[in-house]
Amino acid sequence: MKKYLPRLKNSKLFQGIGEDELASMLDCLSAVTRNYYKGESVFSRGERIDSVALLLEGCIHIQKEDYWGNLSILSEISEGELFGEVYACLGSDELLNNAVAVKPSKVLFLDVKRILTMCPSACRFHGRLIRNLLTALAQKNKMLTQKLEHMSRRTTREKLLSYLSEQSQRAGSPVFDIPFNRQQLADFLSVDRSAMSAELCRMRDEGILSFDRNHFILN
Amino acid sequence: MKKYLPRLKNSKLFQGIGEDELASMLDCLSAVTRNYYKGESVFSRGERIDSVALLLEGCIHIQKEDYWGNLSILSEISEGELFGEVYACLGSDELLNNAVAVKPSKVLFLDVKRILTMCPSACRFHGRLIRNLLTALAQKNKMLTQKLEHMSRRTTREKLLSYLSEQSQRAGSPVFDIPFNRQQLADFLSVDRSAMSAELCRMRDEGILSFDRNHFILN
DNA sequence: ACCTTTCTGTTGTATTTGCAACTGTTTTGT
DNA sequence: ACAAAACAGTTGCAAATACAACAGAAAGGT
Repeated sequence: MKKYLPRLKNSKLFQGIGEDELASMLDCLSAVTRNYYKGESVFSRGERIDSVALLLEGCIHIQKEDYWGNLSILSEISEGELFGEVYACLGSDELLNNAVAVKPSKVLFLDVKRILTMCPSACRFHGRLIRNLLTALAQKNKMLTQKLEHMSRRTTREKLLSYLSEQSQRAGSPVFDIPFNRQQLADFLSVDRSAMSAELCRMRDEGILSFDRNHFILN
Repeated sequence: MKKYLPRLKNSKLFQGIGEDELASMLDCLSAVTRNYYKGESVFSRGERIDSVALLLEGCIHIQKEDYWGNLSILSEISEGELFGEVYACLGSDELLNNAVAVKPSKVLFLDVKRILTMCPSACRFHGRLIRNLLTALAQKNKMLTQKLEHMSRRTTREKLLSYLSEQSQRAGSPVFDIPFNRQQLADFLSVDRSAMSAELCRMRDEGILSFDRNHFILN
């Protein structure tokens, strides 16, 4: 666990909290870690949870499969990010999505009740922790709003441009990598993979963008 | 303001806080109210805000218009609900959507810094307030996830069924009213109004549902 | 009561999409 | 180094959608 203290210190949840404080906090929050194989579920639809999860290593997809096996990817969780915090905060609500490791992953779990319940002594930074959680929720909220913006476009081309523009803006450069392969991107944007692939090539031929695998350049 | 105390007491933000406490809190949070005409903007895209808004009376749509004037409705805010809390919590981020009164409305504004910053004396319930804000954010987060579920459906019919099922479940009955007219529902689901109208009638003819204006019955 | 505006449903057409099947390339595991 | 699996791109076709233009019904204002 010690190994991850520097990374934890820079996570959104523990931002502004010293490394020494952090170690004692982890006890206080009854922190446990667990490893997951590629393809293994961290959380499953219908479950109720009382811990927030912090991804120490690996990559998690928040996703769902419908009746006919069609996969829909809600979001990608990368190292240092939180997930499950919504349902941990809501307590009694059932999860609507699965959280699946797409790489071998290591996850830290923190009891949300202990985050929300003030411990009178020890944790000087408890208030900070709660505000960090609040900010993390607000940021995820904004991210979902942006995703809705992509999804509300009518055509595959518009969805792609909306998504790629955001990625470019986030990278602060017209050159950037995306965290999805074609099938995953299609599942993320809820479009047909082959039609999307064709659309990407059409845009490339029109000079709107260029790409190689996950690497994109917007013109 | 006194007039709204009972309603405030039952809002998500002030849940669990006594009416007497509430009155003193409102001072502490530098609460102000303002009235809006139908069609007037409460918040506008690109703005930065530092107050959360609580709708005392009326109805607000969180929406956006694109380049070509196509309207997209992100969500509907009804009486007692919060809005703007995401951007108030994020502080430096610009709003991505407009908040527009679709009826004459009365809005209460509360300085978010005062919510987040512990006041040492007076407000015994301050911790409760912060946890309420956290819960409100988590609930909105879940709502956005559900909307993404509707939007990720491929066909207009599936989007409608996904949305109507949720509304039915929320109402706890196969008989329910929706808060949108046809054009608004189309703008909410990002589909063509006339095609959606046709689809609704087809579903009615197939016996899947019946409706009259905003009133729906699922079979 | 009347006129105007808003709302809902209908139809036809061009465009776009999803789907399925297939090819060639890259990556992975042994 | 090789075989198998995963990945990306291509094409044809049936189905669904957006768009536009229109008609009737309901609601609102004077």
